[in-house]
Amino acid sequence: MAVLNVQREKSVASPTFLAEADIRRGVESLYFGYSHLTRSIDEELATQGLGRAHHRALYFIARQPDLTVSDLLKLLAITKQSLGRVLNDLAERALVESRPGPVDRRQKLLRLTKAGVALEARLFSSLRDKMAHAYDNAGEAAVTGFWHVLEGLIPESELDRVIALQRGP
Amino acid sequence: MAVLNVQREKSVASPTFLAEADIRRGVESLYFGYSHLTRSIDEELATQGLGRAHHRALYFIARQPDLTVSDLLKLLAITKQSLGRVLNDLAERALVESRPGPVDRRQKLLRLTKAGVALEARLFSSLRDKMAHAYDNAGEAAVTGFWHVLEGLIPESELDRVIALQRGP
DNA sequence: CAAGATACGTCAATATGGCTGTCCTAAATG
DNA sequence: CATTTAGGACAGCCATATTGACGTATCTTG
Repeated sequence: MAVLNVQREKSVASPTFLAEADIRRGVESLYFGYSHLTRSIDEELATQGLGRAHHRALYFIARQPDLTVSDLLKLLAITKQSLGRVLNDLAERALVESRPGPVDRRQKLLRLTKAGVALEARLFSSLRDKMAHAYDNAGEAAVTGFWHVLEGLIPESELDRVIALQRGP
Repeated sequence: MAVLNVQREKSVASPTFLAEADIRRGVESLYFGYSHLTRSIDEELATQGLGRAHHRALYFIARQPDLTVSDLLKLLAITKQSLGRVLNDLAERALVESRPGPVDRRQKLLRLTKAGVALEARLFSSLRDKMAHAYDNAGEAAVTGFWHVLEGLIPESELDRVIALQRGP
């Protein structure tokens, strides 16, 4: 990143390695980075009459087809009432469908419909463009560092769930 | 991070370096990392009858004393009506005070009161603990990578504002 | 089998934090 | 003087979350 000068780079080499400035830089880059990434899909979502809450559900269902409602609740960490509304919206628009669990019929296994897959792909491509640009700019080594720091912010208990997502469905 | 196995580490060494899995890992770690960091102060905020919006204002006023309302608006990227409510709440609780700009008397220069400084410090210490843990876990090199990727998510136009914060007030 | 736990759904009420649109004053600037 | 700028205020709306209570179908277990 051309914009970062040597002095900024060096701050991490200070004796403590945990100077307040370093912490604040992390808090702020995390806040602004997260904000800009999420805002980048608001327009496309609005054209569908959907909000960010819908995207989060769509995203995780895309990521792990046949996800159950309770697993989705754990990922999103919201109440089932809040999720219920979101899932109803998505079902009404025929973006998500569900079927009873084959082994436990109380469960609802969630999947995207064809239209849901298409929408999620469109939204993901915006995220990908932004993220790919940031990855490119920073380089491979930076990317692994980025992952590791963020994963260190996630409590042990939840980290397993997050890693499970990445091992595939 | 002991929990990351070699296979996960290696994914970045794939030919394209921008495989979908790498992008999704970034999106997800960013989402979960951000969520957990911000949730970590909700309880303390609730004891003061404040929400996250109040904290964001408090944070940036702490970071750059004598910030003007319009500069704060640019950082937060919300409408002045929304910010107005938040600033009124903070003023009522005597956490923030303002004085007219010495050169342009239309401006309001915002500062934390003593109580505001104390509260922000308490909130910041929670953020610091979490962030310091993540930094420690990941190591120095990871931390600079973390910063660089996130800064690559911020549009050029805003990046200057963010860097200005870190150069000190 | 009966009892209890679990998965999911729903109703009602409430809070937070955004938004738009409109109108206002005071002060700076041309 | 006219315009622009910094800030504020009002009304109303929307999205997303919350809690608590309650209902039903299904699975599990003593």
